[in-house]
Amino acid sequence: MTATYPTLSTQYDPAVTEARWQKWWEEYQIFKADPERGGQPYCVVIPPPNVTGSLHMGHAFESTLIDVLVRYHRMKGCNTLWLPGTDHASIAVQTILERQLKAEGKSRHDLGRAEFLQRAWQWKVESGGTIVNQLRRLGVSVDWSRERFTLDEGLSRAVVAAFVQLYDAGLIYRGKYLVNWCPATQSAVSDLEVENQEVEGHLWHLRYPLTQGTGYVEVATTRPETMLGDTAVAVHPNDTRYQHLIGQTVTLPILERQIPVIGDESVDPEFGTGCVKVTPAHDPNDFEIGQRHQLPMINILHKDGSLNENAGPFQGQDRFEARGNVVEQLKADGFLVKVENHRHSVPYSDRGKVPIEPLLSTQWFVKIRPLADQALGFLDQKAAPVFMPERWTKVYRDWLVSLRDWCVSRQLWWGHQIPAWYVVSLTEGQITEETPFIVATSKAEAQIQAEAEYGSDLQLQQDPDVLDTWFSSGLWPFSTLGWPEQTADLAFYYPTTTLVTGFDIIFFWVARMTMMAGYFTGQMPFQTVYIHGLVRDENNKKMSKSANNGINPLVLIKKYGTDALRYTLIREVAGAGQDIRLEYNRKTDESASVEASRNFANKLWNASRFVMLNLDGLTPERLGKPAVNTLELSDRWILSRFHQVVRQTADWIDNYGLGEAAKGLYEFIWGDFCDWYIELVKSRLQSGEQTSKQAAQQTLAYVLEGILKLLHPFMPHVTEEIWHTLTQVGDEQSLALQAYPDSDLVWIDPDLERQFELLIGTVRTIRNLRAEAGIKPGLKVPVILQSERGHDRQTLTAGQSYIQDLARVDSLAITPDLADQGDHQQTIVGVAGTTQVLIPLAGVVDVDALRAKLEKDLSKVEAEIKSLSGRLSNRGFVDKAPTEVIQGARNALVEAEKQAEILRARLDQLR
RNA sequence: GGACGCAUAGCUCAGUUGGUUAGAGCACCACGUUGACAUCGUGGGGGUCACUGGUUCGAGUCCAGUUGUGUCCACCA
Repeated sequence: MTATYPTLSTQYDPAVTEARWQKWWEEYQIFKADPERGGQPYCVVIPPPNVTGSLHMGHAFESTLIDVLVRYHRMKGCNTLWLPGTDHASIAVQTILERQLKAEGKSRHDLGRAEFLQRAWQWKVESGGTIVNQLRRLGVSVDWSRERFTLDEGLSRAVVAAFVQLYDAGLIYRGKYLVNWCPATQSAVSDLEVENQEVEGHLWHLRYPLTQGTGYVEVATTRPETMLGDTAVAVHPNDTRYQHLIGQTVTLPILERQIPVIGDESVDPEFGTGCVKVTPAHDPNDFEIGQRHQLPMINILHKDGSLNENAGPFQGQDRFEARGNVVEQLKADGFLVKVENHRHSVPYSDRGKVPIEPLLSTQWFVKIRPLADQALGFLDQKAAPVFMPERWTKVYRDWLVSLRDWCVSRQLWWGHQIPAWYVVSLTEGQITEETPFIVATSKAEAQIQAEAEYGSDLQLQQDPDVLDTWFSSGLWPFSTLGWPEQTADLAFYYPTTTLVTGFDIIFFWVARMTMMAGYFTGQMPFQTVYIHGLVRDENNKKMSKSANNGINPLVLIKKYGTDALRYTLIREVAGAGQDIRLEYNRKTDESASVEASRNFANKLWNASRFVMLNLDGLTPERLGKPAVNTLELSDRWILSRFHQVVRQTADWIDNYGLGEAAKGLYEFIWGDFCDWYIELVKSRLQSGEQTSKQAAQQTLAYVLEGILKLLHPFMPHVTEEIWHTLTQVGDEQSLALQAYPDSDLVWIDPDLERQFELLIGTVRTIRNLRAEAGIKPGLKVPVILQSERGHDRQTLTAGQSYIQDLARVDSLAITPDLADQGDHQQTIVGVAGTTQVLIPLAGVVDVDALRAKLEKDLSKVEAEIKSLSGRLSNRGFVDKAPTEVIQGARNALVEAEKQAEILRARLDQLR
């Protein structure tokens, strides 16, 4: 009869395999979650990537981290949901579309809102698939049936509901305040969307004459054009130089406006002249001074950054053009004292890449203190959420403490339109600051409320602005699960378990989610926040679009496979939260570290091939679990190691030590399993008697299947492929849904492992001696092992065949002393533990080389003896150290002294 | 100005609460194709753990300071 042997090709081809399993997982809905199934929930929501984006290394890294956690918990038996989706990225999308329009010679206003949005949606449909399909290529185990988009119907309902509730509770207000204005996008942005850049600028010293008398005050500014909006000059109230001027007025040059000199504590008398010009409409500090002193606020700017009618002769000029002209004018009029070079930071718009302008305008704000204080309450009283690593707690906390009101309105079209309706028929069809408005969940609702208040025949118009994208992102952990409806998903999977994200987004996203969730759901949206580091490029630089130093994950996936890339990223992650560096050669698109991971996948592949070729076509199930009574030393050893690794891997993952878990598996699989165990069982498989062979087969099959399970969260494709071949289960089952191995403590035998260390050490010593003596690898040699310890001799005898197989030894003698072994003059000698290893080889030994080697070994051992005996003769050590440490040192000393004795004896013989 | 990281082999990094002679991968050197794997095997060389001081019987590990380096936050006109 001919059995159909499961076979694998000689080399692992990731491309075909990975594509196949990705498709298969999705088709068979392996990752579809079901709240009805009950059990322990484990839920993660994806940090939604920008719908306009394409996959970068940060996505690959973050998705892999999440996928490892999710796959691990799924196998651990949790009822697991990883919910995918994308974010509408208001400003980014709108910028791209407007650029397209500009190329066609149009603006969004030419199209009108409806047509613009239609175009935006069309564009979203076309490009929104890109990022999602690229995520698929990472092998992420998400539930695609639950995919969400921040602008889809359900989430939009959640946004409106949230807005209305906050408004009704007095936590959202509309008002005229100084906001960060981006002249490029012509929209307000939040404080977070402003980044400060160091710029080489100037400090202009200006002279403002006193209205009364002949004196003047000197002020300095980095932005001379704002003097057109000055409404005061401030000095410190205790500054004796200027105290007497408080209450007087100065005459503003050019515009010749009389403005008061005021006293305000915020002025630093030490800086500059101690006099500050105050422009309340164009500087955040001045705004506050202006409020304290009821100063007029004069806005001199249009929304596009050009100067308006309040700028007198400079009206219509761009802000930077006006700066030069104002300076020229001041100089001509004799008001310019001097100009100094001055390095200072300028606020830039994160998106628009131009300096932002503090500008007075009417916007919607979230009153943040009550929300932030509630989140702080969770943190301080319930230690929720837990940050991993813990140090980020402080960053998060400090941020919440100092948080100010959040400007949420954006003068854009792509986004959630603000659910506020103005009764424009009361203000001549226009929306003005005085127009009454109704905040409601729909226009119909607003109409009813408006008519109740203002009578019938009203005309309503919705606020044209949209909400900050992060407003909807802040609801993500519960809006995606169905909120505000009480869905089964929400009831079961919320709050989510872990949020995995980068530190750069703690403020943008994490804090907003905790504030929103605290308010709307009364609990924190996740138990743990796992903060990872950045993936840096080969030069340790942050990858960025502007530096054009991104490493495309898809290029590496194509070259080495998804599993290899995933494994590399995880393996590097070791110190949780640390940035990782990815080796990369830009000329060849090669990465040494990803290649190493590819080699690891290939190693597993080939080890599995070997195992399967030697199972006589049987599956692990048919073979049965290893039966204790038939097992040999090596079988029990690898099983002990395996169960140790099961426990160790689970412990690491439970503590977010994914890198350590990955490295531990690498060492076990490549080292213990491939290098030692497989080599040890080869002879039994080829010519062993039936019981011995079967025990080896059972152990090989059992451990291999266990390895596949342990490694699956890290390398899901190659393990799924091998597992199907190994188990022959067909399409009804997936490795992804198998139970994670349990660590069975009865198998763990430290004493046995120590014995095995002696065998391994002996093999290594023989190999080393052979190499030193230049003995041909193919040549079998006789070996004598001498040990006074009966226990060690027993171990060596038990492992006799292992030593013979792995060190290519023909006759092996194990003896308590060398007296009966004849003449040993012509031998090479080494030590393993306290066992003396001799290879008698007449005539071929280079005596000088041998002596040098022995002397080197001896000096090492002597150094150790010195250190150990020094420690043991130290009273402090013997009195205070734990007994097992002392015993360990004593044992080590005995062994070292024995080794030294052997080495000295051999050296004597060589003289 | 405030806060937080990091500094260990040529390179990239491990080193859990202090405890034998500080480890791995890559790179390097030598040898090797015995049917799992040359995307491999065996062996080897390579480190004053940034510096200074302290605590301790004992410090890569804890404390203080110094230097270098990176990041975040704030920002005085």
